[in-house]
Amino acid sequence: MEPYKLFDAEYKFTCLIWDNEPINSTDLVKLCLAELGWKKSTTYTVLRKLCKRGSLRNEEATVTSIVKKEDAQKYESQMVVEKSFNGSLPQFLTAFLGGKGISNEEAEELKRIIEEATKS
Amino acid sequence: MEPYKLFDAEYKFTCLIWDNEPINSTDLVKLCLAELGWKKSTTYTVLRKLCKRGSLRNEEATVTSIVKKEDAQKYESQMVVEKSFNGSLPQFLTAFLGGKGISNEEAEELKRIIEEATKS
DNA sequence: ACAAGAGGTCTATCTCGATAAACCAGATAG
DNA sequence: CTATCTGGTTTATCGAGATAGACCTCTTGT
Repeated sequence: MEPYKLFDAEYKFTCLIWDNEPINSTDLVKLCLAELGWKKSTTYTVLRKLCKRGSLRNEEATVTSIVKKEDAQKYESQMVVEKSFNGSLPQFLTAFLGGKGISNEEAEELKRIIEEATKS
Repeated sequence: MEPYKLFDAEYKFTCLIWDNEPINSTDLVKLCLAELGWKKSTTYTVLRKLCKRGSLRNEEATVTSIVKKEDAQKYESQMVVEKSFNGSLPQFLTAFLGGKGISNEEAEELKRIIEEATKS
């Protein structure tokens, strides 16, 4: 399976790691209990799976990410555009904005992002 | 469950309906066999589920959609932005474009869509 | 010496999405 | 009048994501 692909629970889990890495595995267990209500074995089960998939690494009880947040998000965004919008970003944007408006500030920000991607 | 939410198989199925409605249910069975390789019972099972959910309607063997494509796409786009991008469209756009560029034409189109949403 | 904690694995359960086989009632063509 | 077609329903299987209980080994503080 693609190391970029993260299911719902996996994504929440990996977010905690991105925000705290490098993190000791026992600390991660505590963090997951606090933030997600997970038992120890759940944390280790998911951790092991994601390590096998190549998304994370756990070496000498230190957990770090191989796949970075930007990569996972990029993958996720492209997947949804592909699957539900024919691969068309304009179609996505149209659907997202559908009807409701946005502020001038946000519009400026969006246009800046587009400019940035155009001049390459 | 939300009538807007469509799982993968359901989405493909509903796409056929959007493209062909109103459609006779027996014809839909044939269409699903041809396009998705589904058996008759599969088609009826999914159809019934989506009718119960309020996404589709099947009256006197005529199938029509209640939820329209734009609505489903809007829901889908907002879900992904919410769940994976903190509800931030700029964050989504940044991730999607991440690194690679876009053509001038596409950039213009995107900016036009943004303009459209701004002036309301 | 021994209890407790760190760091894990193995196996299992539950739910649910995807798919289908089997069956059924009413209309209709030959 | 009976074989076929239309228009379904009921029930089941299978895989996978989400979650966890039980157990295990090694180290360390008392």
